[in-house]
Amino acid sequence: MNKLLISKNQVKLSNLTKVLWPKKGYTKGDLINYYIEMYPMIQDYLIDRPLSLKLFPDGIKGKSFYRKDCPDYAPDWLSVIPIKSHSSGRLIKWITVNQLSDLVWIANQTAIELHAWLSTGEKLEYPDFAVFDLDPVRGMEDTVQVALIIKKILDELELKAYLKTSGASGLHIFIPVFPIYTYVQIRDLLKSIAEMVIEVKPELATIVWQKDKRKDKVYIDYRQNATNKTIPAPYSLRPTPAATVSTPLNWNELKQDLDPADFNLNNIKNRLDLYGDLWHDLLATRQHLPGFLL
DNA sequence: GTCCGGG
DNA sequence: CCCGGACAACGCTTT
DNA sequence: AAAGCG
Ligand SMILES: [Mn+2]
Ligand SMILES: [Mn+2]
Repeated sequence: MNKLLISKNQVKLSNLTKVLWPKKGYTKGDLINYYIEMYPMIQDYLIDRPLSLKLFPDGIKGKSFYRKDCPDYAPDWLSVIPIKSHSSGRLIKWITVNQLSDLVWIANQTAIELHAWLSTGEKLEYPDFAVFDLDPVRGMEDTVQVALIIKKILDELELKAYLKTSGASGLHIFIPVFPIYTYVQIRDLLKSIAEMVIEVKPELATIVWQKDKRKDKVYIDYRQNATNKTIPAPYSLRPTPAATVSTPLNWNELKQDLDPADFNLNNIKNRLDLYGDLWHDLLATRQHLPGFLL
């Protein structure tokens, strides 16, 4: 049993050689190392945000499960955000990451996927970014096209937007905002923008709720902008054979042949060396939403 | 990964 | 003792 | 009530 002391907090690390990504041979130790190295880049999207973790104790092929409520056996220093559910009244001690030791502890729990709220504990009702979650059915080409149309509309609205791969099959667009708008306001605005896209390309994109009525169109998921919902954090690993990473992209990287598998645990460091952290300034780029659309 | 309850 | 089950069978929006 | 989502 290895132990790690991180600013007074002792984290016990176990089974570091256990293989979690069989095809690539990446181990639990690689997982923990990855998040330690990525902490400077990922911290903005974890600190003081309620998190939902997807754990894979037996690797990406084994049984997995989600965890958001902090278990009793967690160390007493683990950071949590207690939130009472609006509908049921149940109190959930949401796990969060306010310090490196928190991240190392959840990594040792085999948290491959880190899903975070759009708002922080400080202002739970007011997100500091809005999110377009583009869910493809057919493939990446259509999704890229939809993303470019959204980008054009956002440019016209003079809203700066940030792009990343989801790490699975889709794309995420984050629009940083001043934390003064409610989830309802943000959701309504993004719905309007989605409707503009569909007006231009009705054969390409959809926002219909019923899955079987979406055909093979790209689902522009704006409904993700809601309390209690989460989105994979930038730089979150994914349980894919290639150990993909949800990776920030430059808008000029949006090409028809974009392949999410090209952005993974193996080459993300190299990419950071080349391009730096493309999302470094995201949270500092607070924006007001266009009043005429609210 | 860890706890718990039942064999 | 070991094994199987639970941990987001949650909470939220929309129809 | 139930679908759909992370
Ligand atoms: Mn998605
Ligand atoms: Mn979605």
